[in-house]
Amino acid sequence: MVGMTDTAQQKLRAQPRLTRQDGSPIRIVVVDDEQSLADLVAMGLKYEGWDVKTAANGQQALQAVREFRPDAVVLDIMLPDIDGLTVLQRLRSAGFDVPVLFLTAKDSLDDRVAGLTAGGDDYVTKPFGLEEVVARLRGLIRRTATAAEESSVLWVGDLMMDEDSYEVRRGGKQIDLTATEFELLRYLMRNPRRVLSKAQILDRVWSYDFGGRASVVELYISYLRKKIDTLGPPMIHTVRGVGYQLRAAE
Amino acid sequence: MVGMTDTAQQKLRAQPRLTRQDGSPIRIVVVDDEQSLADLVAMGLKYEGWDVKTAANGQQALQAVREFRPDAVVLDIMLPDIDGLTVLQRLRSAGFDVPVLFLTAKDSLDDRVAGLTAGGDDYVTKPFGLEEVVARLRGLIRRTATAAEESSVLWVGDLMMDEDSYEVRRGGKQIDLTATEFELLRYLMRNPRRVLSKAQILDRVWSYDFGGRASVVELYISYLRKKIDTLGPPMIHTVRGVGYQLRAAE
DNA sequence: ATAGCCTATGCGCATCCTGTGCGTCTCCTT
DNA sequence: AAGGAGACGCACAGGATGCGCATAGGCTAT
Repeated sequence: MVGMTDTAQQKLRAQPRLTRQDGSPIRIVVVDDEQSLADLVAMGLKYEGWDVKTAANGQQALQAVREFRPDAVVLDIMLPDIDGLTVLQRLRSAGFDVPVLFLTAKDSLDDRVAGLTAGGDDYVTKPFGLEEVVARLRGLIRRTATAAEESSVLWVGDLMMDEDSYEVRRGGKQIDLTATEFELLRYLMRNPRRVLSKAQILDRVWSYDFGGRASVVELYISYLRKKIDTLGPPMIHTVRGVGYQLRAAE
Repeated sequence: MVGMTDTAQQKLRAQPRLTRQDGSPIRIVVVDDEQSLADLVAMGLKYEGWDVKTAANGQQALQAVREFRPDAVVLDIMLPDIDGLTVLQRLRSAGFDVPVLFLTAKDSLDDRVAGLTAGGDDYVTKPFGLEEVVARLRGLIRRTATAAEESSVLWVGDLMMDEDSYEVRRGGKQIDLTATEFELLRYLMRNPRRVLSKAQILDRVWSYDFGGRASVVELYISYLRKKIDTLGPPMIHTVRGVGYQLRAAE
C-alpha cells in the first residue's frame, strides 16, 4: 500500500485515511472473552489499515495497553476476571488517558455505562455492525490529540455528511435519515466510486448476527435513492450482478 | 518459462505482475477435498506465475499455512474433517492474518458465510470461473501489506479498466459492460498482444462446469467489438483458426 | 400510536445462451 | 490453376433465467 500511486488511491478513496500524527497506523486493543467476536472486530479494524492486538480478559487487557500503547481500546463490559468498568478505572489511575469504546449487551445497559460519554468514552450495544464500531472509534480518536486531525465531515460531490451531528445535506437541502439509512450511506460515502457487493454491505453495515437475506440491502438502497437521488442527478448506481456504487454526478 | 527472455515476457505482459514486496512470487495455499478441482485452481494460479501448494483437508491446510506462509488461502467450506470456517478461526487464533477466499456451493450459501467480507476475507460460489478467482485473490492481496504496490487500473492503449469501480473507458468515453463482457475484457486486457484461443478463454472466463460450445466466445467478442471497436481504430483482432488478440491501435 | 426495520411476493426486463443461416477463407481434389 | 466442399467466423433472432425493484404488510420498540 505504501508506494501505491496517488491517482489510483485518490480515485477510490476520496476520504483521507485516519492515522497517528506521525503518519503511522492507528493502534487498537480489542478485549473480549469470546474469541470469535474479538477476531471479527480485530479483522474488521485491520481492514481499515489499523494495527490491532487482542486480549481475552482484564489482566491481559491491562498488560496489552501498557505494552502496546494503543490510540483506543475496544472493551467488553462482561469479562471473566475483572469487570470492564473496573479495567477502565485501573487504566485511568495508572495514568492512561486512552479512550475506551465499550461493548455491552443491550439488556444489561447499566446506568453507569450511560455516564461514560461524559468522560470522553463511548459504548456500542451488542449485536453491532462493524461500520458503527469503526465510526465510533474514529470519533473517539479524532477527539483526542493522538491522531492527525481529521474533520467529521464527509463530502461526495454536493452530498455532505457530518458524522458528529448526524447531519446530511445535498446542495444545502437537509435530508432526514433513519439510523440504518445513515449507516448505509456512511459506508457508501467512505467508499465512493467503488462498487460494493450486497454481501460486503451486509457484513459491514448490519450486525454480525443478522441472519437475513441480502435483499434488505436492495430495500435500503431504494430508500436512500428516494431521499437523495430525487434532489438532483442520480448518485447511487446499480452495477447489475455486482453491487452498488455511489459517485458524484458528472 | 525459466530461460524466456525478458523482452518476450514484456511484450506479452504489459501489466506489471503482482509480486511480494521483495519481488518474489505470490504464494497461495489451495484447499479442496476434490482433487480435480484443487488441481484446476492450482494450475490456474501457477499460470499467473504464483507458487501454489494444495491441501485436501483442514489438518493439511493448517500445516501448509504454517510451513508455507502463503499470501492468501483458497479454502473450500465443505471439508472432510474440519469445517472451513473452523479452519479460518484456528488460523486467526494462531495469529495468521492471511486473507482467505472461500469456495462455497451457491445453494448452501448459509448464514455462517456472512461476516466474511467484513474482515477482509471474501468468497466465490461454485461453480466459478478461474478469472474471477484470480481477480478476487488479487483484490485480497492488494489490500494487504504483503504485496508490492499495484493499482486497480489496467491500461491497453487508450483503453482503461478500473477493477474496483468497474469503470471502462476508451479515450475518456465511458463504456457500459455486462458482467460477462467485463470478465472477458479483463482477461483480454491482462494478456494484451497475446493470441488467446477460444478454448483458453472458455476455460478462464466461464465456469468450469459450463457445458456449452465455444461459440459463446465469438458472441461475446462481437458484443465487445460493438462497444469498443466502434469508438476508434479496432483493438480486437481475429487470428483465424487460432483465436483473438487485443492490442493498442498503432 | 407511530416510526422504523424487516419479510414476502410478484413483476419487468437485462442478460445470457442457443440455434440458424450466411458469407468467406482454406485446403483438397482434379 | 480452377473448382468445390468443408470449416470457420459472424450476424441476428428468440427464449429462458434470474436479478433488481416496487409494494404491501407484520412485528417491535419507543
